[in-house]
Amino acid sequence: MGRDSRRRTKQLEVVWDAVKDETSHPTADQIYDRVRKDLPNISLGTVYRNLQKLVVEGKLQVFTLGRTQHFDPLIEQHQHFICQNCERVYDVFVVPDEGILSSSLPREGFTVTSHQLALYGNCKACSEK
Amino acid sequence: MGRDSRRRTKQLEVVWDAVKDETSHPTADQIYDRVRKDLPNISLGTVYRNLQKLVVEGKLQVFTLGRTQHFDPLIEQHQHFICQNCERVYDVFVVPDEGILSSSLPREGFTVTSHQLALYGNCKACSEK
DNA sequence: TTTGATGCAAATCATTTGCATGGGT
DNA sequence: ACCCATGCAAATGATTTGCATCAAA
Repeated sequence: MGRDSRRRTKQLEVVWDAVKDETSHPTADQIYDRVRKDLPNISLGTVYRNLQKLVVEGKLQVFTLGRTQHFDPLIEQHQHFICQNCERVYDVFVVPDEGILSSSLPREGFTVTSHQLALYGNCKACSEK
Repeated sequence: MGRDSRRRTKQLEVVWDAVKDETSHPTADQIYDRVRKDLPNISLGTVYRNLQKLVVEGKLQVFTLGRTQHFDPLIEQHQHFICQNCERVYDVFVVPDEGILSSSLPREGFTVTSHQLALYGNCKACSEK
């Protein structure tokens, strides 16, 4: 029971190659476009399934922006800065105040196990225009 | 030009009445269900349109959880604690460290104008079970 | 009367799923 | 040979939109 029978398929490999060094936080659709250059017959469903697999394996993080998922190979705890002008997402390394994350904050009886901080504003590229 | 011709309709009033004192962060669908008790013929589209209107007016805040919007009549700056067990959302008043929100943090040239912090964990009700 | 708001249905967008077939092991 | 993974298409869920009609002003 419970053995994790993982098959090494070409499509899983190609999906991973398409995101593993990516810092632009691509969506499933964007990854699909790239991956089709190598595997023209790959289906969008397979891309979704493999991305999901990579997330479960802990090789990828997902976060939702608006209604769309974005994938990030940076799995260390970090936050995101989202430019309200160009919609680009930047990784930010900030650890919110310990106090915020302690169990006492919301109310007694509540336990905080994780947190997510998003920063919104204007990025350098957009400010310079 | 540009005059804001707002009509006071029964459906807008009923939608507002259904959320104005709500602390449970209902979805459009949940609001639709409540509102139909007063106005059985109201359409889901109208509920969406009116919620949107209230958000634009600043009488309501929206935030997305998973793929679904939740509405909150608490418009003061605050954060949310989401119970990973029962999915309930609680309002939390925590101001993240000033340093985090300063413009210098992400990188030079970046300006932070707003932020959003979500806390995940187990709520009191679930912990006591 | 004017024209914004509504109800209804169809459209959209992102993602998931059922199923027959193909390919790792 | 097994049986997981794939491709394809249809299904799903949340939200939006087009349009004829209705009702505030």
